[in-house]
Amino acid sequence: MARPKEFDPERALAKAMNLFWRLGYENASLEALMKEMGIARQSLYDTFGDKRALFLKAMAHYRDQTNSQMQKMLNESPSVRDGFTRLLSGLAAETREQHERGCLLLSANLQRDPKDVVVRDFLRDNQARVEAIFLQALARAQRQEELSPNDDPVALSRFFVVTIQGMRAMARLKSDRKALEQVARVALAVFKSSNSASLSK
Amino acid sequence: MARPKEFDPERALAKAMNLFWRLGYENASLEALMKEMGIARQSLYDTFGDKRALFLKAMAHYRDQTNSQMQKMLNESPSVRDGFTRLLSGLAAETREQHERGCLLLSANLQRDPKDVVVRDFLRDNQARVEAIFLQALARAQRQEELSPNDDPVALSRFFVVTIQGMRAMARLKSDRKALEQVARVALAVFKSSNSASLSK
DNA sequence: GTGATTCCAGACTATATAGTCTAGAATAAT
DNA sequence: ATTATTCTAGACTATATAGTCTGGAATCAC
Repeated sequence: MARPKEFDPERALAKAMNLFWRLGYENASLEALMKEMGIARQSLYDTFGDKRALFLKAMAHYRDQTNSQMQKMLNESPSVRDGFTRLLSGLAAETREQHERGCLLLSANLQRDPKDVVVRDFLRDNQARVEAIFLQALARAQRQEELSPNDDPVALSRFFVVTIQGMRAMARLKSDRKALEQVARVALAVFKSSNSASLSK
Repeated sequence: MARPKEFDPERALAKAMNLFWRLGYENASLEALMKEMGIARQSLYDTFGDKRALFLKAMAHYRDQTNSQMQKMLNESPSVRDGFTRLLSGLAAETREQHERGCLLLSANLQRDPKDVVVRDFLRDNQARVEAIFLQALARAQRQEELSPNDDPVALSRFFVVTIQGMRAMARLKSDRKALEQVARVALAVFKSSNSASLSK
């Protein structure tokens, strides 16, 4: 009956995601997207809708990819501390290109029009998801006595969200592994001093 | 001889800075800038050059303003820990509007075209300045025995730069004072446990 | 082959907006 | 009053780019 789709929408979306990741929403022109995705205008609009819809799909793709990766990394580590170490040191050890492109969702947060509640709500939801992933791991850490009962796992999960975003911002500006590793080491000290975030209330 | 300037360029620049701060570079149209600054197109171009030049001047203004404020805050506090507490808790306690606009320079970092080395270098220079301000305070903290000799003041200064940027990103997404305060408390724990960032080498 | 669909290439439209230019009024010194 | 300058208002230009539309070739089922 009809000619079947020739390109794989999944692969094309991944390509689009990569371009948005490197350039940001504004700087990724349709021209560039078409070229990167290897498809023509028509196919792009037919398959993904307009540029904004494509961007939202790319964000969702990015979220699923990175969150399941983080979750896996934390679950695989018997010691939760090691899991977070791998996370933060892994970030520090990335290439200059990786540091430069940063985090798609952090960029989206700071590039978005303040009035854009769709993107805002997407990102809020994602932050909640990431906090939940961290919280799960940190609760386990507490059970395993890697944290003291005085530590607040919710506070710590938020702390790590903040730390990672800050490190991403720093890495984007200057790919300095040593500096990033220093920051990671300070942050990871929450695991050792058994009374980190409690007393001062 | 001639008609003197009627508007105060300093005040106009401050107004422009505020608009860029709230909206970002792209979303601050010339139309909106003219209105906010209370001057006409011609005067704007005559006085500040093009939009980009105005933005760079606004960034410099912002930097000078915020950095001297931070320095003052840290110098005024006998206890360095209190200084950083005021800094971080002050950030957490800002209004929703303030949280939403975030930090002009963090936004500039994540909004900029990756190829834009002028903005990049400006921001790198600023980060070095902020680190220096923090370092000065942290070195004093070490002399005053608020930190252990094992702590690395350089690492800690970078840690605080990262923490503040991460908190700014988080606050922009959702103005949640409690969450921000939790993060601040965790971060400030570097001052108490006298062996924070050292052992793991 | 026919028909339905999807592909590509590229023309075309619409829109936003940065930047320039023009005209004329206001303000000061001489 | 004259002159030089700065102001406002707004027309105008140039440019980039998102999105639509057209034509024709390729690919499948029948």
